[in-house]
Amino acid sequence: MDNVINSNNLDQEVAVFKALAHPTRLRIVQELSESSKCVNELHNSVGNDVSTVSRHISVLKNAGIVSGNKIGLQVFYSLDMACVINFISCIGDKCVQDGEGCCE
Amino acid sequence: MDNVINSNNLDQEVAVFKALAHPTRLRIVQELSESSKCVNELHNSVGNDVSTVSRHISVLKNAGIVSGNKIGLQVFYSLDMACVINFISCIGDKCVQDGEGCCE
DNA sequence: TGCGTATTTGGCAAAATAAGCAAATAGTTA
DNA sequence: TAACTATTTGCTTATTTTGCCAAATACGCA
Repeated sequence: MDNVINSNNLDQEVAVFKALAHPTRLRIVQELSESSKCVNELHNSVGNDVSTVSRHISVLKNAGIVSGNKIGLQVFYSLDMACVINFISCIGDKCVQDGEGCCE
Repeated sequence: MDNVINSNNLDQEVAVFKALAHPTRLRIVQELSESSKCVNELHNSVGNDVSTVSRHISVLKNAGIVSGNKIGLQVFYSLDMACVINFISCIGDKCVQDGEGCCE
């Protein structure tokens, strides 16, 4: 391969960024960074219709960011890609130029 | 504030993720992580129409991810938010659950 | 001033996303 | 089995995003 960065992970990388590029989905990720939650709980905290929340979760799931664990009637979702949280705080910190800053 | 994560940086965070949620823009970021480049150079490597590339760059610029430096006729863009690169490699590494993995 | 090159912007058509309602599915309990 | 709760999926409409062409702008140079 020419370059580790230019590998064909592009599609997966884009899928991850697309999944996170929505306020509701970002809030869901933030909720899940605290603890696992079921769809209904997330629906209550983010405010949208349950079906809408369910769809948002499935976008996150397809991107490999969260995964679900069914217990009885409920599906408890948890954050698989924890580094998302590091990156989000990096955004607020205005990461420094040389890459040695807020992300590590 | 309730929570550092639930702060009203949401809009900025979403803007950053939206900006990165496109294959062409991601490639531009990867090119710029190697060195500053002008619009025409980026146009040659990513393949789209120059006007399209220019628009993609402006999305990245508005999100605070890159910035431009005009020298003569050319505008040389460079990566401001270097932590993006860390995060992208984290995606490929399948970041571990506890957040102590590939991102640091 | 006039020409050539680099970049940005206006406008439009096509494609992708998003939201909610209604209905379907899955599992629990009487 | 029937009623009930939690979640997902089908469908439609509205909004946003993309890509390109053409035109505008910006700058350098003869």
